[in-house]
Amino acid sequence: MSELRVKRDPEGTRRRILDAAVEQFTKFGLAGARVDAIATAAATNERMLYYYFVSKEGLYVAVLEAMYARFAEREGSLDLSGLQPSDAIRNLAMSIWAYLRENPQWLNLVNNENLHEARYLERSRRLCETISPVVDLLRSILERGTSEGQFRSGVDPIDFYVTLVGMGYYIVSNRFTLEAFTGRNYSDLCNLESISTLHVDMLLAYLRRDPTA
Amino acid sequence: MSELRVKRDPEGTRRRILDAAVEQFTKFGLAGARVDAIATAAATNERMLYYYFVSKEGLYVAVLEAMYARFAEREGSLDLSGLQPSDAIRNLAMSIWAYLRENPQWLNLVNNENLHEARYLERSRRLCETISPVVDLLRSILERGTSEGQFRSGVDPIDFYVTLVGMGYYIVSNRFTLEAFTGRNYSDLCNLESISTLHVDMLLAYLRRDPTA
Amino acid sequence: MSELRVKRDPEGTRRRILDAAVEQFTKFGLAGARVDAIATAAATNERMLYYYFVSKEGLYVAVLEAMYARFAEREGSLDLSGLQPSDAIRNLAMSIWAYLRENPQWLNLVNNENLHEARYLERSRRLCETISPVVDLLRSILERGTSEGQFRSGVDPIDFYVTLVGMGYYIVSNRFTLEAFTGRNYSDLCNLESISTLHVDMLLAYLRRDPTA
Amino acid sequence: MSELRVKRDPEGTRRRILDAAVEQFTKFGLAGARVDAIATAAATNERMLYYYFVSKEGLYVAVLEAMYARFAEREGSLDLSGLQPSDAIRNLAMSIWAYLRENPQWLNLVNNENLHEARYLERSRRLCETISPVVDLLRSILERGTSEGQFRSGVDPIDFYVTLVGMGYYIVSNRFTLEAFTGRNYSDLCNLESISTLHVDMLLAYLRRDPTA
DNA sequence: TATGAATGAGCATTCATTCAT
DNA sequence: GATGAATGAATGCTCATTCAT
Repeated sequence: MSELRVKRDPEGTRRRILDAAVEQFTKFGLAGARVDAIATAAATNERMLYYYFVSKEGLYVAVLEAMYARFAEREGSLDLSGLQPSDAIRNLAMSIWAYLRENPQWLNLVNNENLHEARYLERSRRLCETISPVVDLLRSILERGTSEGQFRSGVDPIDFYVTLVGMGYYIVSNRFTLEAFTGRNYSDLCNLESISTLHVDMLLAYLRRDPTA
Repeated sequence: MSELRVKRDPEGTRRRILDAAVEQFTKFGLAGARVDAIATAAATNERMLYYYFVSKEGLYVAVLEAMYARFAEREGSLDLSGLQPSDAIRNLAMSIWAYLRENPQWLNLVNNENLHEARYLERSRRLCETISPVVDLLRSILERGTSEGQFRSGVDPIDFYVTLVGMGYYIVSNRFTLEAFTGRNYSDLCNLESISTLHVDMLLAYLRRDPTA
Repeated sequence: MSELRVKRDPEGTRRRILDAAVEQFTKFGLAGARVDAIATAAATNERMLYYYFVSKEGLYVAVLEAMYARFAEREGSLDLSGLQPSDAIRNLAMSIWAYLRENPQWLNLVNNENLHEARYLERSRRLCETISPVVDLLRSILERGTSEGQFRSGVDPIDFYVTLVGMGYYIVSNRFTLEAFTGRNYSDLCNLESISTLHVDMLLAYLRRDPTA
Repeated sequence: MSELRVKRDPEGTRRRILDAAVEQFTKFGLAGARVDAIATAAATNERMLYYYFVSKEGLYVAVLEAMYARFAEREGSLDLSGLQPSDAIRNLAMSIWAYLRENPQWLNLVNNENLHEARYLERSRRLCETISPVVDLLRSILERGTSEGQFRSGVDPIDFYVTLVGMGYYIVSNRFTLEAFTGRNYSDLCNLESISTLHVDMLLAYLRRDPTA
């Protein structure tokens, strides 16, 4: 009764399911994604999905974790030492914005999480350390800028970080409605460049303002 | 034998369905909302929903239109004449942000639209004039500021508007994930005030920068 | 409170509903026809349909009666006196077959009735006198043919009539499946002519056979 | 603890669904048949129907195929060699007519197909070879009859076949309306025998006519 | 006579999930 | 580890019909 060609590839099956799930959840959200579409796209059957991830929601949390892990990895690899503080700010901003632009599906997932009031995020406690290294990095840049007399003092690094990320987030996440209302496509490189310049100038104008006041 | 609830009330039925739909679509998105939950919440039956709005998608578009109409109405009623340009900017920003803060469900709807690549928004042509009056208002403030020597010249009003809205949008729309990652609750008044101050200062620092350069 | 232009046309409304119903019932059958499609096609509303015909089934019976009435009218107007018996047979057959060919929807209705085991037909007792005049006509032709020595004797007029009608009925009613299986389109004039010739020859060969046997 | 009904029985489940579908579709037509009635009659649930047949229409096509297959099988098993040409014709006719009489639901299905203008039949390419063997058989009988000097020459086998089938088809398919109008029940054996005799005599009278002309 | 509004039961179909092998 | 078969509760939507004016 032995089969000659039994395809047993547990790692591969698991990863194929996860990849397919990322695609479907980011495209259609938690409610819109279909279990059987994920299984088909992963070239396996629905049963395996339950075998590895227990439930649709379990798979969704796994997707969330995978996405945040990728994001953290990228942010963690930033090296801004040796740059002027203002250049460091510019580079940090440009790097984060580029990531957002290159991973728009990621933002769909985050929006979906906010729709659910971060219910699933809370289940996965190991995500929450993700952000701190970048904020720490930003804090040290701000401190360096202040001590070198270039930046104003008293800037809250978290608020500043949130503002910086939000600038990039908004124009990527809302690119479709923005185009519908403004007629301007913020995926176009030239529109992107000019608004990014505006954003960087704004961040630095704020930081630099102190000495002249 | 008098009935408390009027049996024949087309206007009322239509509005009750629309109100219930706003609630459900903003809570669960297009895919997540349930037709029968909407009908129950509207104290009518599913059939009437189709009678007035043809399909679930038709109802969704009607919700979209209603929400944008409310937003436009609010923005259109702003009177900033007689204010100093910088105060006008501050008031405009505060007013828009307050609206976003007070209508977080509205942002869920917009996010949902972006998930669908604004497919449904495009169906409703009458939405797209919504934005222009506010941009026109902003443009005139910027021009006044420039001609009075307070603001730098050459600021693109659309990019500036998008940036301004985005600042308020991001912290409302992403308040749950932000709390999960930064530990800071941007619905709290004191956190809100300090980041709003940061944002206004940033906008004005950018506009004012010219003369000192 | 008087309206200036109230369109009151009871006869017209009734007839428009009936016409629309003939179209829908013959096209889709009793189960397949839609009440609202009938109302729309009749340029009135569903309520009027119930006002005039009580129910969908009532309307169906009315359609049935109207169709049989038209059929009877046509058959009743045949004048075959003065023709040779064999020519009379030929003319009778050709005339009936032509009617079937020109009113294929009529056959759909009859098939539908047989699907329902003539349940609705039975409700309408006044239909059943329809057939007898034609059978009487046929009987007299057969008798004349026999007495003139051209036709065999002992031919049952009902069986003969059923056979004659069936020849035309089958190729019209089954024209679609016949084309699918035989590749031959019995709506084409030339195919129609040759099989009609076959049928007439067959009918007459049978009648004529006696004297030579 | 032993179960009487086997829980896992793909072949059986599929066949039970198909059998139930034959019953429902032949009774009520495509539009009139109910999916949940089919599932109940098959002692399974609606989901399995979609599992095996994709859609209601898919199941309808499967029923169509099954019915035509049975018909073809029966016709294919006829052995008329060794019979006189006229006896062969008689046997062929009687056999086909008997099949139609014994499977009146089959005719409902065919009528339904004609109502739909054979739309579903066309989807199933493998049905269309069904007819040819019988026509070939008939052609050889006709040729044998001609070469033996018993039958006239130049008889088109397809037209002859269509006529022969139509004779039996019409009185079975229209038995209810025929009874309503003629008062004669063509399911009764004695009525059936006399009209069948008429039909066979007619077919043979036509074929035999030549030598006397 | 005419019509827009309202209804509840039923429709085909799909869902996430579990069972048995 | 892997898979085809099975399930019941829902899902969006349509049906013929009736109410109120």
